[in-house]
Amino acid sequence: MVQHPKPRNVTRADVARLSGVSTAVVSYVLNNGPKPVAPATRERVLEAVRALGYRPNAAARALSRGTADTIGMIVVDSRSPFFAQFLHALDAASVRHDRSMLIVNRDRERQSAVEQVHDLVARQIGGLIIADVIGDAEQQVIAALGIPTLLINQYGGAGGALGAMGVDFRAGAEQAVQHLVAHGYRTIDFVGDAAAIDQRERGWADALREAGLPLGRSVHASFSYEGGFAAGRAIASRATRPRALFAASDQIAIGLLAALTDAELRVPDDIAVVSFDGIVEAAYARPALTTVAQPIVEMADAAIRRLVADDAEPGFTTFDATLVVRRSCGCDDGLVGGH
Amino acid sequence: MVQHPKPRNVTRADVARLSGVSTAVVSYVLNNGPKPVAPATRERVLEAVRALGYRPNAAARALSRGTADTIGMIVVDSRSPFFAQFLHALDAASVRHDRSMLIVNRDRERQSAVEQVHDLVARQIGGLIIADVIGDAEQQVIAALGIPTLLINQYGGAGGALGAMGVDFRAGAEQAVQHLVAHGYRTIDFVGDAAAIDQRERGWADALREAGLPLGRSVHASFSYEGGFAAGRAIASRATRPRALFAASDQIAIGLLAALTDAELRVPDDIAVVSFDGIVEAAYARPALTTVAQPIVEMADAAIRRLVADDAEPGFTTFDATLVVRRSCGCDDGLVGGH
DNA sequence: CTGAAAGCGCTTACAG
DNA sequence: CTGAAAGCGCTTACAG
Repeated sequence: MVQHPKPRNVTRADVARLSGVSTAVVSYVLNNGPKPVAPATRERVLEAVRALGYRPNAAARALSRGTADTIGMIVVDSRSPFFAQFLHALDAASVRHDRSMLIVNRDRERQSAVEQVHDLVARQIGGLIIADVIGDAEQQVIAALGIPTLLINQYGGAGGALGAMGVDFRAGAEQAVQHLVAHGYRTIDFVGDAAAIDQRERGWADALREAGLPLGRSVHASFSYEGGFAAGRAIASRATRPRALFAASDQIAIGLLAALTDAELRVPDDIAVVSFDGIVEAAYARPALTTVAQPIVEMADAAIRRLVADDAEPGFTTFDATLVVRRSCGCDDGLVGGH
Repeated sequence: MVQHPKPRNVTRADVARLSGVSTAVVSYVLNNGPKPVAPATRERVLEAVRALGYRPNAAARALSRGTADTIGMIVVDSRSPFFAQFLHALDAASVRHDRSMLIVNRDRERQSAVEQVHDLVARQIGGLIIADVIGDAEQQVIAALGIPTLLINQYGGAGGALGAMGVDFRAGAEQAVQHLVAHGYRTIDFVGDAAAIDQRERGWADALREAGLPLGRSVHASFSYEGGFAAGRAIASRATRPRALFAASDQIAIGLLAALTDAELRVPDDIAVVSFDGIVEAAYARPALTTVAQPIVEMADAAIRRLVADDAEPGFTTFDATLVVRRSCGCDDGLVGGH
């Protein structure tokens, strides 16, 4: 234990004293309300604030208001590049609205999602973002807490008791597979988490059906480099291999690339790959990944804006995903292949 | 504005009432002190807590105590894989100590580091981690705030007014370059942020000198994929190229790999590469990167432990970096090359 | 436009 | 071992 000579904090009372007003008036000027303040008084207060280097105590404010300037977030895995990039965008957006993000990773071993939400609520968060798949029953419970909540990347789309937003996974996947089909590939497998709720698998299947192609194989892979790598090894060791692969995430695709390269299979010449997400890493893989990019910054902005405005009604808000064409599909850089 | 039927929160008073004790006693059992409580009373209180689903209001507690169960953190860029992985480890460690992390990105455009620290302090953080380079003057100011603070990855080592911890960058770099030297490479360039304070550059130079080799070129690159990519293009276009490269980060090395591959230079055959950090991505690059790995989880654990114990004295705590040998240096997988 | 005062939900010194 | 009460630093209804 070290002795920290913690300087006594300057409080609203100090500011009030120095500027010769009551603490209420100090609040009115700092919060721009709820009462008007005479311009001259206002100036005096602001002057005192500057002179004293006063900063409002966030805990006191939160206690008094019943809510803090903090947006809580539960994320599946903050290490994953997609979420790391999304979290960064959320931080940037929240700063613009004078909020900060309190981020916790989903901790499956220790607690239920609802438990974790409760922990966050106990911290007086003013809004909540959940980047994980949450069942209907849990959504009910969370909605009953009465705090503005938004689900991100809930594969399934609308339906639950909570507001949700994200890209149209099905349409995005369809777009990716159509591009592969346009290249002339006729055997296209899916690599991704084999959760029935993942609309990317459905989009893949739909695109194949529409093109009159046989359904390819669906290869299970967890959402990680390791998952993609394992899937890649499995595919490489097969007697007959597909001509192309649609991967549910760029991270999976990068693992795939490593495994295929190790097996001396060339991408895109032997096996073409298109993936999903549009993380920065996709551009630096070799071959560079053609991918369906999610509008990360735009989604983060919208999420914060809605939470701040307390506008998080149930229903799904869709964002457009855009196909970014690079080389892994067989196109040349910058040359958008036909489709 | 939506009408949220916010249920009235159950408070300590409710628990006290139900269990027939005062609110003070409820506090004593919930906090295990500072006063002892009779076992039977204790049980009754706990029972009431369960029955009511009571959760302490963190803002009230923070206001009363003067400090919250929150550890603030300022990070250069939470998107970068190294920090994303470090942040994740910090989150895991903080959960074990019943803390949570309040992470903000360093915002150079809007505020000084000291400003950002003040914002965090206003939120009653109980500890602070700064993952950025902070000058001596700023360190003084921050130290005067009296909140336990730890600097992470401050290249320079000891000296400032704040406690610091990290890997020995100089020794780690030396190790990397010695490995390259052991491979027989005689022209070895450095690729990294050309900050004079970065001890990795010094370690590189030291290793070359000790080996009696001429000093290679020092190629400037920002800590990003893009930085490494640009450096790689520059190197590829030179008339005479080095036989090997030591990159200051894995992220830079991955950018480098992309550029060298585009230029049809083979790694390690034409140019060998060893980098620094040990991020997950290094294992999935092709060729897989030989890298000097920082003990991310261990450092994160230690940081949280020290902050919680209020043991963040000035001085630099060094962690060991370990060379992870893969293929980009010219070794075969799993075969540790001689040195 | 300004102020006195109650209240938010905890913690903890003080008294018993 | 237990309780009554002051205090942490804000916000805001109420009164002027």
